[in-house]
Amino acid sequence: MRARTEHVAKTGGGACAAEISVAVLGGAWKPSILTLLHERGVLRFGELGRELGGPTPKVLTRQLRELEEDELVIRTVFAQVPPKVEYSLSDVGRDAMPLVDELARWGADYASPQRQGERCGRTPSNSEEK
Amino acid sequence: MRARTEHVAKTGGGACAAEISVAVLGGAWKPSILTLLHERGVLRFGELGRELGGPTPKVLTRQLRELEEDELVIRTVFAQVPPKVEYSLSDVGRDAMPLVDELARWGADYASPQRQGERCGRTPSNSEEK
DNA sequence: CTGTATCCCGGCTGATACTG
DNA sequence: CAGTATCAGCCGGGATACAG
Repeated sequence: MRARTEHVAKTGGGACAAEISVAVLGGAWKPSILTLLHERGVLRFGELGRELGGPTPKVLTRQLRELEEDELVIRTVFAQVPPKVEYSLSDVGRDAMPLVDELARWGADYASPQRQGERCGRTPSNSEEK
Repeated sequence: MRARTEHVAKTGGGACAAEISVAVLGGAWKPSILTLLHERGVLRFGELGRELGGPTPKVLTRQLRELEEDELVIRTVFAQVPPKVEYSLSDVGRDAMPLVDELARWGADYASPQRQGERCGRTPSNSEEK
């Protein structure tokens, strides 16, 4: 478990267990990364960057490293040239997907009434509930 | 909707709708505040501070203001002396509670195997699922 | 009682450039 | 291809002190 996650888990700010989840899933691109990996299975660093369409390598690296430390994603390095690194969901990561999905659902639902927030495409199935 | 929330909703980082939820619920004491209000119904500023046992007035004020801006809590000011301000959940806030609860559930579940994370008491019912 | 005003710190995010 | 290095800005969170 990553330092920050553990910190939250202990001191926890006001420390409801919910804050642990937020600490783990709360990174800038993390929900998107997880969703993407969930849909596509296995992706390489470059693919992730392209699909997400935005994050600089540094940021993407960090998010992935944190997700790896928190054991949601698995990083596989192939010792070859050119370099090849694959990312995929771990069991814990797969376990988190329903939660991520609900976060997306609620977030879309929350934002849509007032602002026709365009789902970033990454929001998978679903469409309209309620 | 609060500026930051809207920012996330639009630009959204990698902007999955899930990030909107995180933006709204992700504050330091917010899950605890929401849970507390959900359990107790209506609470005053001082009560919240005491129950949460930690946040400085400034921080607590900020969290509450943000939750108010995001329309999850309702702030009622009584024009009298001494001052009296009551906080309660809005419909949107109540709507968010199942999600908060799942966040807490997953967070506890995530943390417990490796570390017998003491729930901060604020995690309500539940026990074990799965 | 319910906040505000300052000051501070650390972390997150991003841009740009460079490397094995 | 898959990162790392450096620099920078912004924001969140906390401590302390003060105010209506």
